[in-house]
Amino acid sequence: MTGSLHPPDTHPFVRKMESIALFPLSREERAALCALPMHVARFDAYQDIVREGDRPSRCFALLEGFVAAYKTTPSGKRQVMAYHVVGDVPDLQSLHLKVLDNSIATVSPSRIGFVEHDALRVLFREQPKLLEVFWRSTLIDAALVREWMLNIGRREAYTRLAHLFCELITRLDAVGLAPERTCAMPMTQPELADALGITPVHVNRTMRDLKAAGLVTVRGRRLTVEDWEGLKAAAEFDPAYLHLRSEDGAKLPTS
Amino acid sequence: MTGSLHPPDTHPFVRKMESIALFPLSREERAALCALPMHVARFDAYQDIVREGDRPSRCFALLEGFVAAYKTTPSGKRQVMAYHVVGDVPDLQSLHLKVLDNSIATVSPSRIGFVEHDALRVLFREQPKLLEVFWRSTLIDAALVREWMLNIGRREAYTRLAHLFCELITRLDAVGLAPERTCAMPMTQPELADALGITPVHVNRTMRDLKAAGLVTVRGRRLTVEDWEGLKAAAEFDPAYLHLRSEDGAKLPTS
DNA sequence: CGGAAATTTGATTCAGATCAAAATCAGTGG
DNA sequence: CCACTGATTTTGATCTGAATCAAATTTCCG
Repeated sequence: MTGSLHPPDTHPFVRKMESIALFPLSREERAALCALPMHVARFDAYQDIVREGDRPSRCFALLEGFVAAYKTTPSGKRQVMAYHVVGDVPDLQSLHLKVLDNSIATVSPSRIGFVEHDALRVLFREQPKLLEVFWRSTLIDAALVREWMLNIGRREAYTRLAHLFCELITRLDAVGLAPERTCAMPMTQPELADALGITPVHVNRTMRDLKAAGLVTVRGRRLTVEDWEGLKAAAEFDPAYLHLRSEDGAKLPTS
Repeated sequence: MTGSLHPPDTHPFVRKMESIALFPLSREERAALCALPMHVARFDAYQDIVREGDRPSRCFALLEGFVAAYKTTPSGKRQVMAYHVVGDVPDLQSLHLKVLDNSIATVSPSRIGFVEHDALRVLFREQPKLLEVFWRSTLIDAALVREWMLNIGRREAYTRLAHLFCELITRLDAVGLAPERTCAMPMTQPELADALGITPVHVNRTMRDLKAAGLVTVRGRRLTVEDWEGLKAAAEFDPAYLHLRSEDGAKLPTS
């Protein structure tokens, strides 16, 4: 609504899909993506965009900001399943699952573009190869959740937090938002606690340990990796599960 | 290879897809599913069918038995991401993700039907609506992992185990394998430990508590629910995340 | 400058881990 | 049918990573 129109190649949504596709998008495909009718809205931080139990008739793309997919226990405990970065379509699943099984909330002020399911169905009819890209996108999201589950189920807090930082940096780098291994990190410590399956107090202590080890620094909602190799080692981080194509493995070299 | 040919309506694979589809399958669609060229093989318990890092050119359907999708930490800790029941296609994701990000192993002796990716692509070209069913199937798998993650991240051992039992019974019931709320449960306690993110010793103690509470009994690889309402309550179990259609919510009534 | 939120630190407790050993069970072959 | 063997399951004793409770600090904004 406000702000500039994105030329096709910098439209965050298109950019993301290009980063996911296993083949280069044709001009027509890119144009079709850009032409998707999208209703743009802004959200403050900590607002639910969709809620568990909703039966949405549209999806949304994250154009700016951060959102978290989460579920809660009847007793009110909260578990973040995944963070989503610019370009993601966090509730794409709603296209084939009638009722949402998780909520999605903003973590920082965000710009959201809503797209009707019907518009996507038309898109897929017109550009069948894009369907594969979107399907692939949901599969990658699932892969992230699986790695996260290994993290929560089988690693101790220190490793978990390191792993989360590695993932954030790598994913943001893939869309150009983590130059020099530094990135926005709007999550508060209680937020991180919900993502890691631990308590806020323990997040604080774990963070202190990561800083003390010289791996990262955090100042003013911004994360900076001071020792990438050390952080990766502490995190047991192997980016294969992110299913990024080619270069990103190389872009963050091993030595 | 041995055994009877399944008539279309009892072929476990077709049955599963019918249980997932949001619309009744046409005769042609069912026939096309049955006609999928499938290479059938048998596996003993505790065999890897596919391994993390593989680049498969085929998927497999579970025709008989149980399999577990899992990942491991470099230090050898193992986390089961999901159990799969008869009719599932546990590595359907490999259709669009080149390299597998988890391994899948048998939990009990199993019969497996391998299907070439190309055969699926042909199927989808011929029967486009089946593509949606398969996509939906991968989305449901993802939903199960999310619920499992809430389980592991935010519930204590007792609740976790109860939840796992509820899920097993409900899913097996959906394919006719849990009459009277009793079902095969071939997982050993160390296996369950890997699924719940706890230790085998603690599984044993937690199981003892569930039995002592009169909720379940286990004898000879078979789980029997003695108090379904009690178990559901202990588990905070709400089957919505399974995305079963209609009746199954009703089939296991609340009172 | 003031007030609310977020971070940090300390003291104590607990769910679950770890270590170790017994008891039970399931096959297997004689 | 039983004795033997290895795999499970069960029980006990002890330890620890993370939770809980509580109280400062610091940071962020209007």
